[in-house]
Amino acid sequence: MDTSLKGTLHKRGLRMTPQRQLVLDAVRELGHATPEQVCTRVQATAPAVNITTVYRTLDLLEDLGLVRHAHLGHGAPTYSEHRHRHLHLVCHRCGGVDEAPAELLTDVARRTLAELGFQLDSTHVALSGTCADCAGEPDDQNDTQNDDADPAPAETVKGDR
Amino acid sequence: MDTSLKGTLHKRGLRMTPQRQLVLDAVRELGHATPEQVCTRVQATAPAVNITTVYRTLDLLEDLGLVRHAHLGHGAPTYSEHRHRHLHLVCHRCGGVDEAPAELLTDVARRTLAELGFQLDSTHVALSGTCADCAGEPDDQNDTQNDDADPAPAETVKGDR
DNA sequence: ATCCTTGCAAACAGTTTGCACGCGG
DNA sequence: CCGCGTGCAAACTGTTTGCAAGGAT
Repeated sequence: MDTSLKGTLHKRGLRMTPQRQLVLDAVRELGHATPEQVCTRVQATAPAVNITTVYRTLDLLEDLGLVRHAHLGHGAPTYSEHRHRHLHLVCHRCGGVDEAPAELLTDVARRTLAELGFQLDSTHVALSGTCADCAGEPDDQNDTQNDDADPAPAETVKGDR
Repeated sequence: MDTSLKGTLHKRGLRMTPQRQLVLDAVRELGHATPEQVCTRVQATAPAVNITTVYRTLDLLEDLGLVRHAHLGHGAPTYSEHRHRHLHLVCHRCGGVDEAPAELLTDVARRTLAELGFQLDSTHVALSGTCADCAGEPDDQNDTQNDDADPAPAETVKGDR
């Protein structure tokens, strides 16, 4: 069968366009990226592409099962390839993002299912807390502290390696 | 020592105002409430109170340790009394909110701490998944489905009892 | 009489919607 | 040549900031 983007689209009576390919490529290249970041990336090649199109295309690609999004904090969600399934741990002090295997929550998922019938999706929303670096530091009163996770752009990722 | 709101404020050189008492009362009465909901509630008594003041006051009360906020989905955070510490389980289909004891994540917290030095705050962000009711239903294509948690106002809470 | 607090307007981030044009099939 | 897909402008939700008037101590 056809696994190309074009083929996947055609099966649904949808059309192949340069924008769609560019958005998919951008998500793949960027790893975790907000719609805004994807847009910027796409615009490096095709400056005319509008952020609206990026939003619509990301939705579509998610529908097609090619990408997925996760919420890392209060800000914009981040999109990544569908296969990228980790647990995200966001530090509410520095905004840094750690990754951990999704299996960490397997037991919890089993329990919520058994006790409440709740089917946990462990990768969709990041867990919040304080990272190792920040836990050591004094109780910053006036520093560049960040109550909620405000993931500084992309690079702040710590785990992943 | 003085445990009244007034006393707590004075210790910090802050002033007691009707707005602050009203916001605190509203949070206590409403249980989980978004700033918008708190504002509406406060305005039932004092129509002139501005949403800006509600935001500022909620921040302040959180600082004082009187209330806390949690993120139940992509929308507005919900504020509750400080003592309210549950795990929140949000259904991304219907937006319903379940509550579970925070202890569910104790083991996970132990592991993230040991393995990554990450100090988990289990109650700050809701876990995402599919609730018992929605798991049973067919794969709604066009129904009132709700990809992300979009907690319908307050009452949709299921657990808690 | 200080100076903390407030209300209001404006700006801001993130996202969605309506609409007309134009290209893909 | 039909109608999906796009760009653009506008609206919208949630939140923050600047500023001047007003009230608490």
